[in-house]
Amino acid sequence: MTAPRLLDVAAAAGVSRATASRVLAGTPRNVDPELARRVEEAAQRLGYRLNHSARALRTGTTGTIGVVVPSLANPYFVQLADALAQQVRAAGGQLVVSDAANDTAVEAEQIETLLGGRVDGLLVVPVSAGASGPAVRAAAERTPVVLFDRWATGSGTVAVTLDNTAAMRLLLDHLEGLGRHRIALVAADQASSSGAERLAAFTEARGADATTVLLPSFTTDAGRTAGRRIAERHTGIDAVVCGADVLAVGLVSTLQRSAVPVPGRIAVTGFDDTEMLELLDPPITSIRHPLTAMAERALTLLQAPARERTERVERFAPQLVVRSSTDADA
Amino acid sequence: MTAPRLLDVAAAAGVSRATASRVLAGTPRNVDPELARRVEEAAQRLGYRLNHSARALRTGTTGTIGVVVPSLANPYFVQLADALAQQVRAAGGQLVVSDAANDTAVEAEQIETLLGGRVDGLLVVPVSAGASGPAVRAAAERTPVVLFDRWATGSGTVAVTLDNTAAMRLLLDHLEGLGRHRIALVAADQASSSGAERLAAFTEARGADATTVLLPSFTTDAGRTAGRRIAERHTGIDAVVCGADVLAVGLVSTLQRSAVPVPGRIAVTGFDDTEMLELLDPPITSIRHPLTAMAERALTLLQAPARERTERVERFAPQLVVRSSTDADA
DNA sequence: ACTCCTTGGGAGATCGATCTCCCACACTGT
DNA sequence: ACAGTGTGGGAGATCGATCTCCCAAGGAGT
Repeated sequence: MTAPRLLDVAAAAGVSRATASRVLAGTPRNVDPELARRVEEAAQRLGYRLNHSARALRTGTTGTIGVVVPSLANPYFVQLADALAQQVRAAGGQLVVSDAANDTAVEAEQIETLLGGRVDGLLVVPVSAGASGPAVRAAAERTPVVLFDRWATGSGTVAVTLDNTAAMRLLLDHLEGLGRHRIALVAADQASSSGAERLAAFTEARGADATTVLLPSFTTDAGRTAGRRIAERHTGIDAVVCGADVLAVGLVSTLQRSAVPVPGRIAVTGFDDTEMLELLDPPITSIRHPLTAMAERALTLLQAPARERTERVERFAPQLVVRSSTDADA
Repeated sequence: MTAPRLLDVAAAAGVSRATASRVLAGTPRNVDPELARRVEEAAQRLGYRLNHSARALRTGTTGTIGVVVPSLANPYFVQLADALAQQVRAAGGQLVVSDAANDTAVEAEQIETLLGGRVDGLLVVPVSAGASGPAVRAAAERTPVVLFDRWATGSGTVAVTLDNTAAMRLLLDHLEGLGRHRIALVAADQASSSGAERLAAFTEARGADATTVLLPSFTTDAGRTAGRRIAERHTGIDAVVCGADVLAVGLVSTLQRSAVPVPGRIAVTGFDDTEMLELLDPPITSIRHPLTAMAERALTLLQAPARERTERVERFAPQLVVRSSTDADA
């Protein structure tokens, strides 16, 4: 009742382990078609399954890529992980997803866990632009690592991200084109590179005295807080750019409860274009990341020689997705 | 520059591989404290990392548990995976999460992938009560498998689920206690055991001619459809029980848009108690699963001898969480 | 007909950690 | 002082698949 090994298959087919391996692993070596057929048949009949640990030990590769995301509670990161999984699977691999619970200590632990020869490469969406650096650098010295969607200083490796500055410009141009000029930013999580870049791009474009509401984290609840604050204090505002979709969701629902019509009095935009946005009322204008292209690039870099992963940031072009939350003034 | 092996650590510490292994793997065998110290020190200094494949090959265990969930797009399953991850990590293991994209074919493929000696055991939240059975049974013949949150017929293994009938009773008693008697059910995904059980429990309690709105899938969008249908056709209704939180979210927003006050005219309940419910307006009454206890039980069963995993369903008691969506009539 | 290739296929080494012996030494009790 | 007991530690086998040789058979060329 013990699981059949390659040896058993070879014996059943009347060939050596080497030949059986050549057939089943698809090594580029010619094998007599008749023997190949016998091996295939024997494997099928015995219900043979490759022992993954043995192959990994011998070949030194696992066919598995790991990714550590800040939090799966944020649907954007679920979408991101999904895009990566698609690409990895298309390449015949497997993706293992870990959640860092928005905590650099947990993040370091997760990276450490994945490192023990379990993965061929690691993708990290760093929790913090500063504090995540050391753990990533340590990992990058032992395994190929590529940062994704966010960067971290001192990481020692390349980052594949969105061009947040261009994205902010797209949003502001869109709003200004609609005649909205008193624009506020609701930003969160300045510790992350994406949070910081979006804030910086906004203040650079609109001036340092433009209205900003800063929040600790990318959550729906934070969005509600922002909504309350804007409804009460910032009554002159006619548009709000949110630094993340989850913020926009909370914001819009709170504004509406406070009898502030969206987009009637205030136009609202999100950031990340998560799927839930289409289902809201009103659907929210947002920025779409070219996740497929980014995933493809990240995986290419992961498999490239180490010298192509020098510490730097590659930025991908964002795309504006217009929905009714920024309809022209009613 | 090649990674240090146990052999290198042993040599550096001046002991044999066996002793180094005893120290680093923590085998319950006495080792001279001085030698142990030298091994620890050498491992530290060389930056030694255990080769996971080698250990897995030798010991036949990987320390990894896999879980296949229907869809991570549903926040409930994210929460569920998180609860499992906590338990697994507490036991010193690692959890690998796979997404079946609500498709039994993908599900079978994911199970197959995880099976190749990569995991010590498998947890499955089956997509379908009927169609998921064969793939699960095939897996269960090769590795310990426990179903979680849903069951599947012909799976050949045990399922750890919620007592959906008791849950439905809790909801109905609560609503009736508030004087709401014209109750409709919005149900989805009858292919899943949870969807089917909730519908069955409702019709049994309320009679076969009670109003039900059946939808194909557990998504927010489906909830919106239901909302539209209820606002238009079922005007006599004073309460709606939704078979899942994501349905309730869509339903409530649509009802409100149609000028049907919640809970003013219609009380609404969800099912699964996902975190987002607290953040909505109004917060939605729901059923909480004892996920921690369920996760603990599932993992215990996974490690138990096969004979304890005979095909059956273990049901855990639900808990009613009351929020303002079922406030007393205004 | 004889050598030289080409090509299929097998024997054995190998990946790195753990486990199973078994030995050496020290200590106890009579 | 000697057998008996216990404890620390090492040599070698082992897990299962792959890789590196190397050999044998058959075909081509002169």
